[in-house]
Formats: sequence, C-alpha cells, structure tokens
Amino acid sequence: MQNKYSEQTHLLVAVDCIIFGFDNDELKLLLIKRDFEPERGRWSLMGGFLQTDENTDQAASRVLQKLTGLHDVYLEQVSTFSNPNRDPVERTISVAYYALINILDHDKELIKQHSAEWFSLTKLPNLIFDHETMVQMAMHRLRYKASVEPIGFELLPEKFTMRQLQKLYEAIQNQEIDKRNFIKKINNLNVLVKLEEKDMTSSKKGSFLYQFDKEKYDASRFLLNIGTMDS
Amino acid sequence: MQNKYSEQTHLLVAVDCIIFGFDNDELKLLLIKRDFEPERGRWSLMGGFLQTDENTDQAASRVLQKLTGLHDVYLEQVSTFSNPNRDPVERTISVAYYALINILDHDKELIKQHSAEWFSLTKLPNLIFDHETMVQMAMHRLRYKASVEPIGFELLPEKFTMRQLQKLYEAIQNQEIDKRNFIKKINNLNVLVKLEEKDMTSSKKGSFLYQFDKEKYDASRFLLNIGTMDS
DNA sequence: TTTATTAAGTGTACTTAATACATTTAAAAT
DNA sequence: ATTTTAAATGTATTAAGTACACTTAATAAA
Repeated sequence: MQNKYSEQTHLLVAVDCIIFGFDNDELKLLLIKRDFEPERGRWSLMGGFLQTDENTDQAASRVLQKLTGLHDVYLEQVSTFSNPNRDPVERTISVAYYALINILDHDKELIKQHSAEWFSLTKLPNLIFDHETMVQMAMHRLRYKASVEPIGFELLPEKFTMRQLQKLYEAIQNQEIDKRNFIKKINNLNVLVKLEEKDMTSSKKGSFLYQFDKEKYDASRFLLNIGTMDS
Repeated sequence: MQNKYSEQTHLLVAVDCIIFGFDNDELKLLLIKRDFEPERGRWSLMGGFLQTDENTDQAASRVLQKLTGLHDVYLEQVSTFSNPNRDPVERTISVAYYALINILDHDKELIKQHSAEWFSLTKLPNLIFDHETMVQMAMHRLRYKASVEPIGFELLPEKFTMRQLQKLYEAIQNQEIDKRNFIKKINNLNVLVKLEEKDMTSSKKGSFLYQFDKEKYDASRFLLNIGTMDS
C-alpha cells in the first residue's frame, strides 16, 4: 500500500457558520466585521480553517464557540462551496454550517472582540466571497428542517409563550399564521408542557409559558408540519 | 494583503458518487470493485480527487462520466465527510454526490474496465471507509427530493408506463402505493403527457406510455407529494 | 370462433387535515 | 367602576388523503 496520494493537489478546507438568532419578531444573523485580510472592513460569516485533529462538525463547533462562548449548540451542515476562485488569497473550499442559538445567550465580550453584530435577515449588508449564497442555502434548509423537526425551540429561551413560538415560525416561514390554527397544530404535536407561570411583560393579562419536552417528542415522534397553514 | 494562508494545513479533497439506477422493481447502486490500493478487491463508490481547475460539482460530473460515459446527469451534493482517519492512506475529506441515471443508458465497456456492478439497494456488499453512511444519507435525500420535485423521471427511460413510475416511487419510498390513488395524484400534478403509443411487453392489453413534460411542470409549479398515501 | 388469461384502466365513499373566521376573558391602569 | 390590552378559545367549511373492486382490451389457447 502506498504511503500517500502524493501526486494530488492539496488545499485548504475551512468552515463558515451561519448563526441564526431570534429577536422578538425577526430572525437575525451574527456577522463579523473583518479586521484582517483579505476583505478587511467588510462583513462576513464567522469561519476558520479545519485543523488536523478534527472533522468539520468539530471545527464548526469550535469556531462558533470562539465567537459566542457557547457549547452544545445546534449545528447542521448545509453544503460545501468549492469554486476555484472563491477565495482570492489561495484556493480554499468551505463547508457551511448553520447554527441556532438563543440570542440572549452569548458572550458579549467575545462579540465585541470580533466586531460582530446581529443583523436582521431582511437588512443584511453585502457579504464577502460566496457568503450570501451560503446564507440563502442555510435559510432554505432551516425552513425545511423546522417543518419536519422541532428545532425551532433552539432559537427560544427555555420558557416561552405561544405568541413567541408563533412569531418565530412566522419569521422562519416568512408568512403570517392564524393564531388559533397555530395553537391547534402545536397542541396536536404534543411536545410542549404548559407551565403554571405566566409572562407578564407582554400584556396586562399575562400569557402562559411553555417548555419543549424532548421526552414527549421522542415518545410521540410526530412529524411536524408547521407554517403551511393559511396561504 | 498576504499571498497565502501559509501556516494552515493543506489536505486532499475528493468526491464520491452514489449512482442510482432503477431496474424494473428495484433501486440499484453502481459500485466499483477496487483494483487499486488501499482496500484493493473491496467494493466502494466511484470517486476521484478534486482538481485545481474545477469545483466539486464539476469533479463529481467528471468522475461519473469516467465510469458511465454519460454527460448532463442529475447530480446533487449530499454532504461532506471529514473524519481525520476516514482514509487510512492520508487525510482526505470527501464530498458525496448522488446521481440519477437511466440504468439502460450507460457505457458497458467502461463499466467492465472499472469492474463495476449494479447492486440492489437491499443487497449491498460491505463498502470501504464511510461509504455506507454516504449511501444512507443519499437515500434519505433522494426520498425527500423525490417528494418535492419530479426528479424521479431521471431514473426512467424517456417513455414509461404508469406502472413503471409507480414501481419507481414505491422503491424510492419503500412502501406500496394504491394504483388508483397514485394515478389520481400524478394526473393532478399535470406534468405528464400521455402518448398514443403503448408498451406491449408487459401485458396482452398493453399499457400507454407517458412522457415527462418539463414545460408543463414549469408552468404549473406544483409541489409534488408522492408516496405518502396509504400507511 | 369461442373461451381463457393477464395486466391495464377506472370511480366513489369515507376519513383526516387544513383553513377561515370573531368573541370572551383576565389582569392592570386609570 | 371603567377602560385598555393582548390572551385565550371553537366551529363550520373546504381540500386532501385513503380505502377499496370491478370492467376492459388485447393476446393466446382451445
């Protein structure tokens, strides 16, 4: 057996993270303002090179932690980008991942260090390289995934109101949902527990808080299909 | 601007192709018997290294053509595999693609040269490295994609019977479908043209041939949802 | 020429899911 | 007490999915 595929071209492999957060009524992305070359001063996704002792899942997780301080974040591989000239410095292929985090739940100091900021998805700045394509593909995957598995909860605090959950799904699917139909559907899924507690910040009456119950979910194993109501 | 990200690790990038075909009643995979190291003599997916002047889509297309002689084949990226030790010779990450081809429609000479063979999906041999995981993920993606876009037709000859189409969807979804409900659903999609011609090989009565009509499809732009009937 | 054989072709009733839509309720503020 | 605000709730209608069995067209055999 040979020792190396020696004659083949070797190149760089990077990961880039599309970091989603949910702030009240809208989906946001965490972007960094590059203080390094190339493209210094422009906005981009947070990324990093694949190291010898890790796979790309681990690299994405490491890169994400570097910016947010968070461990055990929901991450999913989206696609690999490999056009020969996508990085002007040197040929690099990049594996894109999207991450879902609770927007209240990150290390503000680290974010400052990286000159990172949250942008509404509807008001993104221009991004370097092929990062805008990455964002679009990630959004597409998130839509699909959220309609099939209860990953939406990753974007919310542990306790949330029905209203918040609905607003989240409206933001993900980018369409309004009828309140009564939404609650009906969610309740059918049987994956939430209604708490005694109320959130009193949103109204005088207050609204009950709910929690995602993974055990209930694993038990019933329904396929979700949220956000295809109305037209 | 620097000239290189010089201090970073460079490594090999490969593509591997999960090549689907449909033969009467079952889905098949085209595998090669390796006559080279490592893992000489074992079965594996057809693959190849990414070259300097191409992206991974192009590499997959090239690799596929090398084995089948076919151009313009339906190819979709599935996922990138990057465990540090997945290839024992040297660190290599691999981008997996699945391909859909008409099984009657390939160059038998090339296949012989590569000692390639078609295997029923239900009777696959053990595969090298992480290729079995690649196959599983590809199958999963194919199921999803076929339920959402009319890619099934890529696996059939240009003219086909309703029976063949049904058998194909049964194979993809791995479940039986009621004949009448299937036809009802397909007709609702409005993407087929019924020809005058009949296929007389399958019965005495003969069965009408159909053709996929991309223009009809583009015009109506329905979302398909095939194979979720019955239970 | 009749009869048998084979898969193709077809319709309806029932069940479940999706959708549209408006009023009452609880709590706080005045 | 009254007003204000968002939360909470139910029903009727429509569309989609599912279950189910007989007739038809053509060939082959008697």
